[in-house]
Amino acid sequence: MGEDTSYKSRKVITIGVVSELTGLSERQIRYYEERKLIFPERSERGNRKYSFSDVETLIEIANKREEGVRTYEIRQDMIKKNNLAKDEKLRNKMLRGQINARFGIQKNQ
Amino acid sequence: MGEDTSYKSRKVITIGVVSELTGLSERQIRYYEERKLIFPERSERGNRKYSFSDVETLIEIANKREEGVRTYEIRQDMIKKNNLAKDEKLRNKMLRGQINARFGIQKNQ
DNA sequence: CGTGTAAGGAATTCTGACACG
DNA sequence: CGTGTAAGGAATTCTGACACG
Repeated sequence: MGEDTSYKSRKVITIGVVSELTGLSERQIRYYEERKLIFPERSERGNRKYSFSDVETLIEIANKREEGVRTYEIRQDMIKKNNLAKDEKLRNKMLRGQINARFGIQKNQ
Repeated sequence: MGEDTSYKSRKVITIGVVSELTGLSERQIRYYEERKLIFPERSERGNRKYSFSDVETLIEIANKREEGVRTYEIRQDMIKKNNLAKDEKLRNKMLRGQINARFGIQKNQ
C-alpha cells in the first residue's frame, strides 16, 4: 500500500517483452494506450516502459475483448472500479478519524 | 519461497533499462555476466533479459567494486553465501522430518 | 583485470497513414 | 471500432576486437 517502488508497479518492461508476456501484438498494446486503458512511462528516448501491473491489466483487457467488450466499456468499468476503491479508502480514513477522536491516537488498529 | 513466477525473479528487463536502474554501463553489465556474477535469460532473438533480483545483485556488485573488490572475490563470496543458504534449508528440512517422525504429520508449524 | 570505444549488422521501437469492415 | 501492414528513420543490442594499464 503506497509502496510505489514495489516491483509490481515499476515501469521497466519494453513493449516487445510485454507482447511476449501477454500474447498481444504491439499494435494492440499501443492502441489500448490510445484508448486510455494503460499508461506506460517513456524512456528518455521515448520508448514505452510497462510494469507487471500493466501486464496484468492488459491480460484482463484481452479477456474482455475476447468476450466482445468494447474498449470504451472497458474504460468505463475501470473508472468505476477505481472510484469504488477511492470511496472505500476515504470511508476507512474517516472511520479511523472517528475512532481516534473517541479513543485517542493509537498506533495500528 | 519457491515462488518462481514472482515479480522479483521474472526476467523481463532489457539491458538498457538495467543500465539506467543501476548506473552501470552496458559493457560492465555484460562483463559481470562473463565473470559469472549474473545470469540473464535471453529472448528468442538473443537479447538479454534481467530480473529485479539481478538489478539488486548488480547494485551490490557495483558497491563492492567501488571498494576495490575483484570480480573473482565477489564470485567466491556469492558461492559461499549460496552454500550457507542451502545448508540452512537442508538443516530445516531434516529438523521438520524429525519432528514429523515423533509427533506425526502436521500442516504448517 | 576491468572498462572504454569504434565497427557492422540485425532486431526494436516509434509515428503517421492506408486498409478493411 | 479494432487491428494489420508497409514505410522510413532513429535508437538498441549483439559480438569480437583493439586499447590501456
